[in-house]
Amino acid sequence: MPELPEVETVMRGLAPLLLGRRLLWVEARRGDLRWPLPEGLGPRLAGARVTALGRRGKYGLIHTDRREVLILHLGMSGRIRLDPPALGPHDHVVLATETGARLVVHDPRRFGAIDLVGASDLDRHRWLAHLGPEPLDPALAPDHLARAAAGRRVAVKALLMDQRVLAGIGNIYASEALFRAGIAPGRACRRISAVRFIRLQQALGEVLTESIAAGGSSLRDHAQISGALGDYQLHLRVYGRAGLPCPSCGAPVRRSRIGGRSSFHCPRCQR
DNA sequence: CACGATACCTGTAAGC
DNA sequence: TGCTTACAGGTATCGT
Repeated sequence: MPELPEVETVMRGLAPLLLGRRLLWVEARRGDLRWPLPEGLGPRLAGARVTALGRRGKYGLIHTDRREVLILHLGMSGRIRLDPPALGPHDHVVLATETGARLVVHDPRRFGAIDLVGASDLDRHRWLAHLGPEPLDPALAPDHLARAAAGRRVAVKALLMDQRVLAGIGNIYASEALFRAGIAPGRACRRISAVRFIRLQQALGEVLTESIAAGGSSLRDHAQISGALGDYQLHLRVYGRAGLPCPSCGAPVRRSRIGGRSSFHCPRCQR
């Protein structure tokens, strides 16, 4: 499920359930996701009050009054289930709140990860320390991408998905932003002008903002805590639409493989 | 250093 | 119907 807009949607959905509330107990039902769960997760969180919720790139952040932060990454298949009627084999962590809600971290592929760290160490955490800036930060320089791309030989789509360049862009929104900017995903960065990169960065901001407003994209999973589906997938113009007509010119959308990931683009509109 | 390939894990859908 | 294969929203790590 989760790129930046989906993680943002999840954290917003968690706010009314968690913000200002105490956690009664937390249970890890297995010792690891992608990596081992932190030592003493349950005891360290039991009784703690949630003071803030946030997001950095694709990582969700839950701050507590014990000056610790739960870092949550949903990987490819992770999601949060609210009050499921029963727990299954892929329900790995359960958080129970003082109001009786049970939040379940569900992740069949277990590419996700969880850690719990001191708040003062957050920026130095190995998952966060090397992340690039937030694409929706109003203070982001309009030519950030253009500068990061200068002289690079990588395909522009691979650059967009490099979390050290910008945090939170994944396979869907990289394809969508490139379509809007009219840039072919396989084009080498150094063969794209600064002006076009500025346009790409703008397109990226638009796509992300629109998706968040729609509750994210629900491809295989629910994006929202409430169980409601985000419906930005209905607005996707090229992602997952191989062979279907380009919404702009009607030419069939082409699927290719860049950096090992499926890419979608219109060969006529994107150069 | 920059980049591509591979590995991790399970479920689902397509192909034969 | 059943078996096999390819692929899925991510990221760390290992080659070249």
